[in-house]
Amino acid sequence: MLPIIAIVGPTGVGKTALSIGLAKHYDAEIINADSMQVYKGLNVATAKITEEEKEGIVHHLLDICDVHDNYTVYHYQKDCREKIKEITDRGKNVIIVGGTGLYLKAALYDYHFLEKQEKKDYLELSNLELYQKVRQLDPTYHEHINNRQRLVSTLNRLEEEKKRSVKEKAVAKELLYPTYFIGLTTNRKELYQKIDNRVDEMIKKGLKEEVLPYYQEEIIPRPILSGIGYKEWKFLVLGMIDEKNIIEQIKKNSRNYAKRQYTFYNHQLPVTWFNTNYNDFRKTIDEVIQFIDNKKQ
RNA sequence: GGGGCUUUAGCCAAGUGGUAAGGCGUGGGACUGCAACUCCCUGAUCACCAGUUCAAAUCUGGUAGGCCCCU
Repeated sequence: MLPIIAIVGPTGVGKTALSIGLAKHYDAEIINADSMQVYKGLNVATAKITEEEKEGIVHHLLDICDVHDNYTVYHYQKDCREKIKEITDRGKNVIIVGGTGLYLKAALYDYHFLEKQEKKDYLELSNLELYQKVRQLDPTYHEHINNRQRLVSTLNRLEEEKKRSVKEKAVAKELLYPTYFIGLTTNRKELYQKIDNRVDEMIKKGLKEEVLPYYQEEIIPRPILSGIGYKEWKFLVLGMIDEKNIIEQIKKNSRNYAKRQYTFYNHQLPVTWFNTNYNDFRKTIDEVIQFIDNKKQ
């Protein structure tokens, strides 16, 4: 049995194709690690793999919840670990693919979340007050004052830990599963070109039609308001901007996202990078296989 | 051929004598319950040359590019 193969890389490099190539070669099943692809109904902008593209490989954690559900890292960690066990028990290898670095890290490292944590919004506190409270509970904590979202969630966590007198520090250092982190990359210019083209493709595949109905709903689902390719249409609905601008926005947001992904992978995970060969992708797959086989012995 | 306007960072752009706002983009970074999230950091000898002045992006003259009008 192989260690887990985790495939990472920015949006649009070809992670999906690599995962299929490797799954076939190593008799593996694939677990999704993309925070948006877990939702049913979000297919076009998430570039979700189609039945045909799966080529018979078993996929997990795709379409497992509704856009109205509140699905988070916490749930993903549980689900993913469960799937890993299931697959290994069946005697198959595990490949995890996806762009959400945090999901991967939470599943594979010793991240501990508390059960049923209550969530206060602390609306009555200013950012500075939030910061001070957090520092009181953990003098080493470092976060910029403007990052209210993080401060609130950190304070919630620390309060909860205090209540339950949790001693251990929340630092994930230990990898719980033997894993090869395979990064797929290409030069920035080419990647951006790919991303731009892919967005144009999405439009042709009916992105607009997929998104707009969600904007008719009373309460617009969270993934729609935060996912790239979905959130940008808000301004069209409000009549503030035309479709051409929306598309530009989606492209730009995708490029920025790709950049953030690199930062995360490079600093948070021990990734070995491989260049994508767009002319002959088979070569890229073989290169990765060779790397894995080399490590095996 | 004559006249007027204009030239500030990759783009838009403020600044009319005291040593360059801002926005966008770009690049870099942070990251334990919204992570496709949220947040932080990031740049210029002001077209060029000469002059006036203690001091010029700012005034004067010339050169070059752009726009417009007249013949």
